[in-house]
Amino acid sequence: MDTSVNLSRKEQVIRKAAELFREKGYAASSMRDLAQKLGIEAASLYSHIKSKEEILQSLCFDLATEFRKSLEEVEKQKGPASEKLRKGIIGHIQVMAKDLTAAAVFMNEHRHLSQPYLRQFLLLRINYINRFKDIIEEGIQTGEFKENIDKKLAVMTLFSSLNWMPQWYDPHSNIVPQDLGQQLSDMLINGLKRQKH
Amino acid sequence: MDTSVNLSRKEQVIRKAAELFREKGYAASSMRDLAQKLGIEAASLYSHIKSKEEILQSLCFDLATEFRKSLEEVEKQKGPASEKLRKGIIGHIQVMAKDLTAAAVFMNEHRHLSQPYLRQFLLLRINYINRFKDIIEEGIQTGEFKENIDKKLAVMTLFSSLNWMPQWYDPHSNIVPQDLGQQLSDMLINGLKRQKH
DNA sequence: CCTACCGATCGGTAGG
DNA sequence: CCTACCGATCGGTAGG
Repeated sequence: MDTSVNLSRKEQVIRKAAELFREKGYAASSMRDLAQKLGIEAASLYSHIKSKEEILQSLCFDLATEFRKSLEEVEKQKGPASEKLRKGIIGHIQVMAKDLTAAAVFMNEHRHLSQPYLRQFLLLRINYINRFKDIIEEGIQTGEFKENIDKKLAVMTLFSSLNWMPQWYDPHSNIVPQDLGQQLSDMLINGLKRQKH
Repeated sequence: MDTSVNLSRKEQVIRKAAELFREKGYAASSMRDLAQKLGIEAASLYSHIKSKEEILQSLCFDLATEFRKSLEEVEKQKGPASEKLRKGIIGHIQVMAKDLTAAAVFMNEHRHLSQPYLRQFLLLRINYINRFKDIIEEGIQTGEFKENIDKKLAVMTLFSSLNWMPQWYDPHSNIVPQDLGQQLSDMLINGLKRQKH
């Protein structure tokens, strides 16, 4: 009844907050700033949300859930590790691209979560990363990937690239998320160097 | 007379501030927090520094200068583009590794600079990135690199990986910055995939 | 969703 | 480097 097109007032508050947190950072964003963006008084925000941090929590955990779901789809599939890795990368990028603002907040502001939320968030993240590490490990086992690569470095490089995307990706550019994921995968898997022939 | 071993009080203040800014973020760090870390009263900080932002300014611009100097050394040298790229990457990592705390602040907190400092900082950064882009361009021209790579994507991936390093690199690990740079270069240039033979 | 307001904390200054 | 203090702003509540 009340989805995507017709955002509830609470969802509107959260979306505007995401924009604000992205621009100024969570700590530097005041509830008065947020209220102004919505055209209401600061005190009125509290009829929709319990606290400033509640907004951050829903932004971070909602996206974490989407990332997890995307990866689970990929893990179900058969096929070579390089293909799984490619699909995992594309999935991750698609989730981010659906809401780049939320993705930027997820990335840069999660550390302002208080306990126990912060702990819980970091556990979800390490789990997600480890599942990508497993895919790389699988590729090494099957001989698709070099046996001497540093798995930790590989996976950190991958996530650095992925997570930095909200900072430079232009959603109005002509490159679509899926192609971006394809190209990024190709670069990580095959490298910059021209292949011998 | 008064270098590295014997930090001036001002340098001590800036170092402690860097630790604090890294942990909590610039906006969430109060001058009272900083004073406490130094064992003095908040008001006393102002005999050493002019303002909170002055600290951020010196952290950001000092490191920017070191990055620029490192890249200039590399640009002077002859040799294939892949070699220049490798040396540029190692240089960048070495600069960061010399002070990971400052590097993390440089990366994550520069946006809290006020104008005109922010503008100036961003200009330095875009210039630095473009010079890496030129090296990649050179590699494409000479046929070392694939002709169909997306230069912007390549350079963004590179800097994502580089700049995210302060978040996960453990200075007590047995891998030295130079080796890390070597491995990262190899991964970007040659990719994860096992080479045919 | 508003008015009116709270105690806490902020960056910074005066004057020593 | 300290005491004493400033005006501004913070997240949030009471009561309608």
